[in-house]
Amino acid sequence: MYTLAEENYLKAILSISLSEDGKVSTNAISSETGTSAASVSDMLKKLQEKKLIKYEKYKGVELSKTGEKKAINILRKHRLWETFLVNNLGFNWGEVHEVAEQLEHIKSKELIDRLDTYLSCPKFDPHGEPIPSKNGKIPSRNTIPLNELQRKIKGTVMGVTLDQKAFLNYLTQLNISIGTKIELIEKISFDKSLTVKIANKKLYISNDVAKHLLIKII
Amino acid sequence: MYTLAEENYLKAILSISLSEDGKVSTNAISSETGTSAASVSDMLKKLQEKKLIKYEKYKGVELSKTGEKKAINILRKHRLWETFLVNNLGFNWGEVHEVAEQLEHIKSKELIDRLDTYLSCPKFDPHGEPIPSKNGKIPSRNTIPLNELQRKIKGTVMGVTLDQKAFLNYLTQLNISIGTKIELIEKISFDKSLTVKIANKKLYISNDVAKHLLIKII
DNA sequence: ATATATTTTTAGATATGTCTAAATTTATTT
DNA sequence: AAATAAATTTAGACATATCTAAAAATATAT
Repeated sequence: MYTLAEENYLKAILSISLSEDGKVSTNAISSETGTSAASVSDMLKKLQEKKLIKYEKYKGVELSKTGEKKAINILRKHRLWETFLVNNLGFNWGEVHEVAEQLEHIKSKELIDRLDTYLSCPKFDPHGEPIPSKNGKIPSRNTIPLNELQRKIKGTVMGVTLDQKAFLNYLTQLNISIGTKIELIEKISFDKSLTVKIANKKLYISNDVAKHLLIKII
Repeated sequence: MYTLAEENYLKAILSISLSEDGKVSTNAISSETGTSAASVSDMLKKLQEKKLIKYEKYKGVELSKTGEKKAINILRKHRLWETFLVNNLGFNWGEVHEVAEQLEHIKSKELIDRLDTYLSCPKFDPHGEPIPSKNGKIPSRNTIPLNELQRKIKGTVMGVTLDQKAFLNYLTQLNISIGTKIELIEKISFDKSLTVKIANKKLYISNDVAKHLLIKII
């Protein structure tokens, strides 16, 4: 059985691994978890002893098979709970992250599989993020970030890659959600901002927003 | 915000208070929580400082208004989650306790009220235990334990007062569940065991089982 | 390639929650 | 009412997970 802290470190390492390649640095984990680099260093030693990570001093870290399995399982739990919170309890997508951060640590062989069944084995969560399957496979999406879309191309919003209240609430304000149709009108090279068309209205979108919006080309 | 340990102590103190009157002793808490009396003593000091209990050294303890409110809220969460696990996820009533012990500590203003609504505001959990309302009221049942029933009196099983796997599974084996009609045939004074009639079949029930079965007289 | 900056680790402290063993207080018995 | 038993508290230790400050290793720049 793993402690809460251990699970959170594994999750952080997985999360960083998924967005950049190569080994994960102590500092990266430190900022992901909001703990000091010293604490991270301590914990890495413990995780190493438990064979959850492959770690060499000063050389960064990667998950072991066991560690990855465990981390993916936490991600699965997180996303299934988010789905439950939004689809069944009527939360809106910006409110669920904190609660799911707690629910993902509930330990029960049965619970999560029953929840999965109850939700009809969803492949994607309310943010469009893929939900790992029971055996640890992560479904792929065939999407690209909005900022990589080309001019005059039309697509559908399939997901977001940032789970922050301020961001999600801003999207709600812009009337953007999963399934929204979007066309890229213009890219400003100076600040990488975009002009897009949504429901026949022109809309300005900054690069910071665009890079976290996943689009499937129609 | 309260820690997991604090919440568990409050819950234990409430649980003991509900089944016996007067102040709660250190030893009673010790056996309820499975921690040493020394640890209990330590924790009582902390809970006292936080004004969650009224405590005088060597004199036992009772919950303060704040402490009781908090403890009842945990009980509410526990029983709502048990209801969800049984009614929606299809767990059987002997399996849910451990999972609910974890879920009861999830912190969210919104979550439990939404869950309550989702479950249609149930008044009793799958074991027949009353679920405290949002404002902390505990519904009453008008029931008596089976061992206090009189000869030839008929009643309906409304609940159980022991949340232990072995007990609940044994009830399942005896075909006893919430709603089962039961008639008391005979009381053996020597060992306080009972003979009852269920679905026109005679059945032997020990005092240990009978005292945890809540009956409403028809 | 040497100096400087950055990153990472170690050392030492702190808070929480637990334990056992010993001391103290309260309750019970004779 | 004194002796004994039981319950409770204190003292001292330990594990986990964190921190800051200092040391060590690695990376970067001149």
